[in-house]
Amino acid sequence: MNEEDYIARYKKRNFDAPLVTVDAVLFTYHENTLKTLLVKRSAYPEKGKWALPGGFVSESEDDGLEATLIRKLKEKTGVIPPYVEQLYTFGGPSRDRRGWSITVAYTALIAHQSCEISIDTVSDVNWLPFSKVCQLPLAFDHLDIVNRAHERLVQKALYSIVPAYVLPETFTLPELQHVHEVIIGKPLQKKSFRRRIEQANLLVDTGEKRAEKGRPAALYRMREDSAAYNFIRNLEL
Amino acid sequence: MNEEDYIARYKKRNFDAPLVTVDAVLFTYHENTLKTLLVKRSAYPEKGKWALPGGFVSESEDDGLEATLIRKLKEKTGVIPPYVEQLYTFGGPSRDRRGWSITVAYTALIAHQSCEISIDTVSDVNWLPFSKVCQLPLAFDHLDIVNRAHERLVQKALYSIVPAYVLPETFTLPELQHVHEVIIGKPLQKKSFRRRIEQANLLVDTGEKRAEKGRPAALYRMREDSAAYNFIRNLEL
DNA sequence: TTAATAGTGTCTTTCAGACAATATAAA
DNA sequence: TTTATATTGTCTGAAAGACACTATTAA
Repeated sequence: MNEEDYIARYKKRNFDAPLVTVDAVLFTYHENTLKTLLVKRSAYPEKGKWALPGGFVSESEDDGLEATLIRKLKEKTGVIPPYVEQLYTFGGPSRDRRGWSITVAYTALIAHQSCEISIDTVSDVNWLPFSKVCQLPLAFDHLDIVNRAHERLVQKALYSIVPAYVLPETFTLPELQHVHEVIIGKPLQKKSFRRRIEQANLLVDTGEKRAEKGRPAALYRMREDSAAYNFIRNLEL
Repeated sequence: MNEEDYIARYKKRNFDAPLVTVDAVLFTYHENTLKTLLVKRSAYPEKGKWALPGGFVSESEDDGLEATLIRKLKEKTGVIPPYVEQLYTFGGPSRDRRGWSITVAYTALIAHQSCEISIDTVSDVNWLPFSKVCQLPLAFDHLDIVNRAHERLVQKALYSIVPAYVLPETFTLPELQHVHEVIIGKPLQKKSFRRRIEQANLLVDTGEKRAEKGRPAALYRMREDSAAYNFIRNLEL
């Protein structure tokens, strides 16, 4: 038998394959807190519990795992997040009652304003503060996933400006610093924070300013590829 | 219908699920070079090509994805590597001719001596120098996987002593430094390398020495949890 | 002017790079 | 002793921490 024959006769259904889903831990920043998007499950199993947005891979629709993720997130939020990164793959016989299952988990970041409208109208999709999420009885092993995503986000906050993606396209440095502080859970030195961003030339000054109270702050925009930049030295934890 | 009924009636076979495999990029250090374990494929598809050790998840045997990996590695090498870490999950419709497939890739490290005997006897399992592997026509997308594993290993070498797992349980500092240099592809400053390891107290002096030529070097052993330690500052690339 | 917030100056501390100097073995 | 390798001393430089200082707005 040659390879063509083998492929032609190969039937996937002859082998038992695990269920494959993709899930996202989508973070945003709103009202001075870090929030995560959760969906109330409307079907068995785990009906009624909060769960991460996600779903089954569609062999016909999806061109890859990230495509599945983006399709699912678009269904829930109406938009595609500007930052998506694969986190970890969880698998085992007992994480889903339907059988041996795998979920490929992603971390995604988005500005709250960019999906505010579409979310408000759907009561089973909700932004919950990260601190509350940890106490909720989430579906499946989604609490483990959320925690791992947060751990990784903390690391990113220590050596990159990836967290900037929870903000709108333009933002001020004090805003960005506060995002980092909320993620890390610890105040940072203004000077250290600004110095390294300036030295690595990661942001562009838009020339505009924004004032709330006090002196107006300069508005910046991320430079192309700044998300890929890693400082060689971490901030202190 | 309640949850029990739902689960009882749920038939996975009614849904098309991707094929799920687990693959390992197993590194070791031998003859002053970094090597990777490859297996010559004896069956379709990609028959005759070199591929990463791995295989399908077994729903009956495996308690998780890492369990699949360890089972497969034990089949090929006879031993369980002391360091195993999930790397990335690759998935898509065209990476395997049999259909939409996923592979959960792991990086693993092992001392060459600990699996030398079992490998030597099997001609279709082989340690190949990393530099050669990159030029071989590997099966599936395994070249991408190997390259990503190496990138990650380079990073680890810059901020941790994880690479120590390619050495036997006891080793000298010059040996460890050379491992790092081979991985990074650049010479390192003796002093910097030793200083940080000493300050973080990652190794235990066994009291023994080993001499080849010149002054004998002290033999060290990794301290418990040293693999989890990350320096806050990277070495220069 | 004062209150509030943004942004800077500058000294200290930490740790890696560079490289010379010393130590310990075998031949 | 010489050669080879291991190990340490120490100066320099880069970048973060600490914290006081100045700048810019509104009321």
